[in-house]
Amino acid sequence: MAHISIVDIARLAQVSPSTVSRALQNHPRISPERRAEILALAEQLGYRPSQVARSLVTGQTHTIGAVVSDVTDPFVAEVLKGVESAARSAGYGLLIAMSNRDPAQEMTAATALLDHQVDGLIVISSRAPEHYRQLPRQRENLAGGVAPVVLLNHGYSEAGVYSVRVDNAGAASAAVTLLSQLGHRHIAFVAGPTGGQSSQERLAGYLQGLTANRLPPLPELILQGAGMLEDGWEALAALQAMRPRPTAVLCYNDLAAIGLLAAAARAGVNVPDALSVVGFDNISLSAYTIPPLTSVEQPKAAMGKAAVRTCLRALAGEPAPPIVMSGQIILRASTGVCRQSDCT
Amino acid sequence: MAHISIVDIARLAQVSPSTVSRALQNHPRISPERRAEILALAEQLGYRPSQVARSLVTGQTHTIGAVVSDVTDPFVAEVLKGVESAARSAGYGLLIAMSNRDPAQEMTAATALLDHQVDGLIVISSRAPEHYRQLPRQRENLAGGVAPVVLLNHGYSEAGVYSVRVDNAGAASAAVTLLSQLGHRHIAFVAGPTGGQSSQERLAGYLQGLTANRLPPLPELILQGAGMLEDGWEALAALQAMRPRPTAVLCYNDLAAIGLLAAAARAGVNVPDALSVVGFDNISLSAYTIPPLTSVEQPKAAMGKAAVRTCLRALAGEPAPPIVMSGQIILRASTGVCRQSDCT
DNA sequence: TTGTAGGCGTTATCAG
DNA sequence: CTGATAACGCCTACAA
Repeated sequence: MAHISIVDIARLAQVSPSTVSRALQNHPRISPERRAEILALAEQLGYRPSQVARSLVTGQTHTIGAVVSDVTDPFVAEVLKGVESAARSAGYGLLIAMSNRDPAQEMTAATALLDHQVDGLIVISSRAPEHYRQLPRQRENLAGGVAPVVLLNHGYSEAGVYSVRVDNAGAASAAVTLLSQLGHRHIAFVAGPTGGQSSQERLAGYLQGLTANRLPPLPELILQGAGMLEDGWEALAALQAMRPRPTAVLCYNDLAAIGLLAAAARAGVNVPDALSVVGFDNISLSAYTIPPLTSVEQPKAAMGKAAVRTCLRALAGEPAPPIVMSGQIILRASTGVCRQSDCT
Repeated sequence: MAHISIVDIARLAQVSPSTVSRALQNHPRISPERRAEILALAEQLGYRPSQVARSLVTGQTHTIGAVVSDVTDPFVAEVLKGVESAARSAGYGLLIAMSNRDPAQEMTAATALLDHQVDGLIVISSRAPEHYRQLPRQRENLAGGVAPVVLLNHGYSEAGVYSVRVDNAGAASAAVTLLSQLGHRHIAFVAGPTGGQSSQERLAGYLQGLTANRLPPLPELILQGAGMLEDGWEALAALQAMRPRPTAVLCYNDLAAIGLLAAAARAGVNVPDALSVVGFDNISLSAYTIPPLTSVEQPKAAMGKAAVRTCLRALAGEPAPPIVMSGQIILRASTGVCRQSDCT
């Protein structure tokens, strides 16, 4: 009697297993007293239904899978926190797998999750959304339908693929406008990982912001990066070598911005006096950098929760339109008016 | 024909389902050609075994659960990364649930995971290890055994409860010794969450370090905290108000240290000249703070992997002794020789 | 080496 | 409202 089951309860309650099953799932057609009696018995016996057996017949595992690039990235972690909370309060378990920012590993991870028969998939920062087109089609979940895929921060559109994202371009553009209004005319950009859609969108927004403010979009102002601490750190030297030297820089994310701040401090470059720095994501650490970092806030936990809602909606067969949230600039001390001679 | 199954393959291959089953799991007693033929067919049909059905009969879900205090904590995230990688490469899925640092939620989370029938549990930074004594006993997994619980950074000892941790006391003590050798005589401590075992151990190590270096362990030098950015931030004022004023401070973790660094910069307190700061965890950000933070490195990913190994070992019925890893001080610029008049 | 039959714990479809 | 009975997909004695 390893695990007490529904038939054990049935025996003790002098009823059939089906009755117990019905009592347990609040089935309408069962007499209140019977149900109460059975529920009490189950409670007292410490009965826990076998999700596995249930899944086998219902075709649903009540788990959703999350493919994340890297839990170690604060942005990802905060989104994941929202996902976990929403999933669990909806009675769903959360299975995670990491892609380490690699498209191939991303598919491996997704496949592993699908093999564990998650009901749906949430992908945080996909690098290979095209592949999901094939994946779920050949892998059907137990209910016989394809597992819905919710892309977070990716606008890929396809049947069975949903999306929740932030208006990256708009926010990046707004950040450039802010800098322009502070008098900056030479604004550099530390780009994100090539292949990431949010990278492209933020870059596009940066360029849009420049032209909107009548500033020339110069290719040499764009530095490569991958959204990591090191990228910002390394960007400083390049920034310093430019002529004219940029007085402001927008970073793909806060991590890069923090790396840049560290390099600036090390090199004796005063922020914001000699260089204004703007990040993106507004991770919690950004309020504690030196100086505190101006950043674009993304509703990270809300995005995670929205992704779960979208996923559950899709699972229920309800329409689940793409969600686009908007970023908001949080002004802190890393940005200031331009002090250089050639500023407006 | 929602999902292609073992009997579909059997029909097409003109064999019985059991033969297919055997071929799929590399059973010894099956002719090579049959196996090859079946494997090819399965491959070509895109067959994926139903983990659910398999679990129902084998009693194992091939998933392990992780209860984490908060994925947003960099230390936790890095450990989790190790856990995920080890779990997945062992063919295990990883189910996570957050406790938000609350003992009650921790048990809810653990229960949710156990309800999803994870084979084992890994708890990162437990606040209520006593409860696991009861939990797994009443909840047995499908195999009829209790699910092993691996406590990370907690030395609770009990049958069925395993542990992987770092020598917190030793490392904290070593950190104090380092500060003492730099000439500091008034060393404060920003404590971690009450209720966490690592908090207690680090505090104990701090006290041991003081006495080992013939410094008086004064209660007023110990500040409350919970291992978050705000705690370090708020600690500064208290530190400044002390007489004699401490010239060095050891923090429960890097997050608190980073908050302290921010507050110091804001208040014009030079680090390390006026105040030396030491963190704990050596999260990746700590190399990029201003100044870079001296910290106690913990082998975070390795601890995560060790936890998985321990869990699998327990699952296999093999002995899985407690693992204690050691920390190592990473010297950076946030610590320096004491410059005050009353230093040695 | 291969096939047959039974069962894992639950839900669901029928009758009663 | 309740009780048999048949799946769900797979594994595993046991038999051939």
